[in-house]
Amino acid sequence: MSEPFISTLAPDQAADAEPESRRLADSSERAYNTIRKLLVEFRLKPEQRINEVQLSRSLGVSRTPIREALNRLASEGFVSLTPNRGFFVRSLSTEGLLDIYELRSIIECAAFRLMCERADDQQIERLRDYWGAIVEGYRDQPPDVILGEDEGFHLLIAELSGNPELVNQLEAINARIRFIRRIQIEHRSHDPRQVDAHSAIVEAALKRDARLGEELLRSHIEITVSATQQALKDALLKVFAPGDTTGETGWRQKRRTKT
Amino acid sequence: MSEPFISTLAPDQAADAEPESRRLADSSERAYNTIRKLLVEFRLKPEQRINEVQLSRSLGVSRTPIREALNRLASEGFVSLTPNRGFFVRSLSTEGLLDIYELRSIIECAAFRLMCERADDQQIERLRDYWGAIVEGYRDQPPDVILGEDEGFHLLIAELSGNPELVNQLEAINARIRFIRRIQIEHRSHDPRQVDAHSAIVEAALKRDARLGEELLRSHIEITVSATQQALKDALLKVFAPGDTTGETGWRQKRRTKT
DNA sequence: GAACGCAATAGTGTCGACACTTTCTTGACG
DNA sequence: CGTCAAGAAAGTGTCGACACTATTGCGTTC
Repeated sequence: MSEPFISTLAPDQAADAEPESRRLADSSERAYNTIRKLLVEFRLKPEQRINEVQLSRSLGVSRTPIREALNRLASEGFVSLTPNRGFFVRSLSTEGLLDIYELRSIIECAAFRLMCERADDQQIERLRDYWGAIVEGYRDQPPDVILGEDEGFHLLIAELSGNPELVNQLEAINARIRFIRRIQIEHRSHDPRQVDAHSAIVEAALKRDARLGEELLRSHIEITVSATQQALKDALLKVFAPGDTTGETGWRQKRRTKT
Repeated sequence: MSEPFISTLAPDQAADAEPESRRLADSSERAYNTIRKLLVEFRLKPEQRINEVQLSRSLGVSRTPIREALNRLASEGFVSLTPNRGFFVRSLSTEGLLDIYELRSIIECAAFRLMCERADDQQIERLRDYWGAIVEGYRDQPPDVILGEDEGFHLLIAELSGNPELVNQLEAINARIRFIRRIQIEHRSHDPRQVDAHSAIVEAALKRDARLGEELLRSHIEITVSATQQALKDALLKVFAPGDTTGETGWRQKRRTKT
């Protein structure tokens, strides 16, 4: 029971390590980032119950900032909260993933269409330049950079739609699938066609061809989904080592709650 | 300064009043609901700074559940959090409103299309029956009922799309614009054509005519927007009484943050 | 008289403690 | 031997207090 459920995690290994001024002003923020990272890296596994006391010890802060962070993460869908029982890591099923990506596709296609209608030429050129500046060395970057640049590209389209709500939505979606995308990219199953896809999307934008652009985006995302599903399967198999009994963690598991 | 910034609000006027067992198990939840209500009713005004101590006194709980509630509300966009300065009521501009409705239109149109593709006949009939059961007395109901039935109609479409993410999104959007819609309905600027619009949408669904349905939905929502804008103007004028200096609360005010 | 700095006040961020609830353990009873 | 219940342990939800930060008001200096 006293087994350190997050392998080892020194009290101040987390976040950005300022000298050692024991400032206690942003424990909440740091807790949020750290816990989110734990979730993203599957060090907290789907359906696992989160123990606030252990977490607070691991991070070297009291339970208050831990709870604040968990509440935020709950609102964002990373964890769920059952009254009097605590926070649980949200289970992640393949179906759920498909649904999120479908939502993403909807948002992005709409953004593209609105961009074609509303953005002026100068703005469209910003999109072209953004992509032009990174397309060459794109595939050779480290995963985090690739991920950031890719998100940036799609976010720029959302911005050019002129509707900040779409940007918010896309950012929220990105946050939810970022760790999966990271896994995917790290597994190097990143398809070279995806680079061309971005270029083609830029082309469509320059021509203001909303219909074409939407179609490109849709298939672009669809390809991503299948690549991601494969990568995810591999990653999960690795995380839930065979024979690990805690491996039955709701992965495609039917819900058993019925209170 | 000691002026009771939320007019008067007896410590236990809030939420559902169980007998008087002083259970302290869900202060957080109750605080969330109460604060949200305060926001929805403009008793906490846009850009106003939220004083946790006063709030906690008003609600008769400590600051802990207040903060938990505010964190949730921050994640949902109702309030914003500036480190070391506290929570602020999110400003609400007309433009912002348009953006949200545009997002809603995007989500709903997509949901309708997917419903046409995926739902079986029996499910479509559920939609028809739902509307059929309420269409007659629709306009004569009290505002809350109208609002609930209208939301139910649109949510049902989202459900029939088969993508629970769309349902979540629509619920989140509804939560954000519910108070505005309430204002609108109470102002009785509810257009009789809107009833027919729902009927027409059902027709399109029965014919599985995605294109027509999307078009109907789009214009349905557009009409709602203009009606709502008018109602909102009236309501805000009433809330921010002329001469009230706190009335300059970011209503169409340019942002001045630049830290 | 205005700008500046300093002290006093108000308010947030975090903590440790405690009350209550759920879960686990143990032992009696069938 | 299994079932159930009562008590113990673990864990969450809330509180009041304190440390630190931002803001306000006041007096000083130019």
